[in-house]
Amino acid sequence: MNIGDAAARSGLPAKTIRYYEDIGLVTPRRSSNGYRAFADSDLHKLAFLGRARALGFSIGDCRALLALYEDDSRASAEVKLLAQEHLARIEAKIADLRAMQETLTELVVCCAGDDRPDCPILRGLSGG
Amino acid sequence: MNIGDAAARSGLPAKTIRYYEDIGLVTPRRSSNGYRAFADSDLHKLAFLGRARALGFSIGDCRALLALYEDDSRASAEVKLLAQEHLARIEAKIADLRAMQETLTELVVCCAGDDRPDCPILRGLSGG
DNA sequence: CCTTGACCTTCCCCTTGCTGGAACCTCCAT
DNA sequence: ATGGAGGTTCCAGCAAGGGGAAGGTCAAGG
Repeated sequence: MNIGDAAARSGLPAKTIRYYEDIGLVTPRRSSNGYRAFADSDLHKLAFLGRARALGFSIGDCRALLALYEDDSRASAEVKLLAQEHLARIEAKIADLRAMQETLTELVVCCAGDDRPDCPILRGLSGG
Repeated sequence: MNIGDAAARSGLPAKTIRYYEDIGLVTPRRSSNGYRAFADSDLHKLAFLGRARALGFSIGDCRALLALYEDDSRASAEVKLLAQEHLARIEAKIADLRAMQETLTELVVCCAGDDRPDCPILRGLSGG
């Protein structure tokens, strides 16, 4: 299967798939014409990567998860630890964003939003 | 005032301040020895930028906000629109992260996390 | 007067995770 | 044979700076 079909079936852009090969996440065979030839196992990996990335795992995490996935003698504790650390990062990020949201909402509701120059948002940003 | 003091007073790293000058957000004068000489107005801008960045505004937004801040005849509606758009982006991001958090939490609570290889997290990622 | 150390300057490369484009090759249908 | 839709490589660039080298400057201490 060529890269276009692999892209369509995995849901990943062809560029992304080439990038993943570049950094060693997948290693499709090559046909005699130099085209990448994706086997089912490659497609499976790509789909795995797509789901892991969609859950926000970094490429480094994905590499580790893929290695664990392919290691039949892994301990699930290792996977769980990775996932828990990632979950903690997600929660921290949510907290940050919620703080921003709160502050920004306060400023926005105080702003008349008309054609006059007076603006509580700018006052807030300028340290008022 | 030299860049070190400007950094200490604005709370921004010196590197960041140089970068902001590079992209035209601040334009401190230069002393005869070539050192940047920050006036109070520069410091004020830096602090403004620090607060805007802390609220998650992009550099592009910051540039626009700074221009509005310095325009005495601005309409507050313009500022409010910018802020509301940013708020919407923040809320969308929170929603994304919460979706990830939910899925990931489900997987994590199902995983024994012991030394056995069976792992619902990996099963989930592999499309099970 | 000289040196030391802290500070400043510019410069360029590195990061994350791709994305776009140029130049070129290959395959299939007409 | 030719046109267009694939494929290939490599190069550049995005946000928003961070790290560190090579060198200039300044104030204090011996």
